[in-house]
Amino acid sequence: MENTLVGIDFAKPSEQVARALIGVLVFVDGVGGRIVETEAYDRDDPASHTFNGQTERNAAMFGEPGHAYVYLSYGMHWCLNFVCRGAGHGAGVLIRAIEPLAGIDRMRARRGIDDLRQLCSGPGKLCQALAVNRSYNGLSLAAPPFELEAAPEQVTVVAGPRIGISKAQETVWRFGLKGSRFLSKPF
DNA sequence: CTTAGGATCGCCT
DNA sequence: GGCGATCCTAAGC
Repeated sequence: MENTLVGIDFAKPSEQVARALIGVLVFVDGVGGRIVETEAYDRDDPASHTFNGQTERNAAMFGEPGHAYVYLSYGMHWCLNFVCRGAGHGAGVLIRAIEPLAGIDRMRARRGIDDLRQLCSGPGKLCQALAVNRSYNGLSLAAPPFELEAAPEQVTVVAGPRIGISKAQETVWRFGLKGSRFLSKPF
């Protein structure tokens, strides 16, 4: 049970963890909210950074489950993943959208906009709002600056195809909080 | 509401 | 040298 955090066993397959993370609260230095959208990535998954084996960039995904994998997307946006499996496996969950709950003033300042629905409705947006960057890569989710709290209430999860990928588009590994107004795109 | 293009650069072939 | 697990703006229907 040492891989368990907020009741989720991060050693399980990424699609199970991705589904279980919907509704969980995540904070970075006290700024954050409720996870409303995730995507699973795994080894043997053509869309995953780990598909072609371990490199310097993706090393965190081959490390301890329950840690962060942060990478730079399109040369300008940071993206946050939670590592799954472990023991050299190479799996993770991309955090795609958060419902802002804490530190909203700081989110607005960092994003340069006011619209609550635009603050964290995308993987690059939420990293800008929570000030996540390369220096968070490999950090444990069980210790500051990260803080996770179990979902305060029961949630209904919906699933669909992943977004923004060119390979394995048929795989239904995108999960979301049903009816949420804070998704990057509707399901 | 849907689509198209540009910004911008680290990573891998 | 080509290509993204993205975002924003503008234009079309």
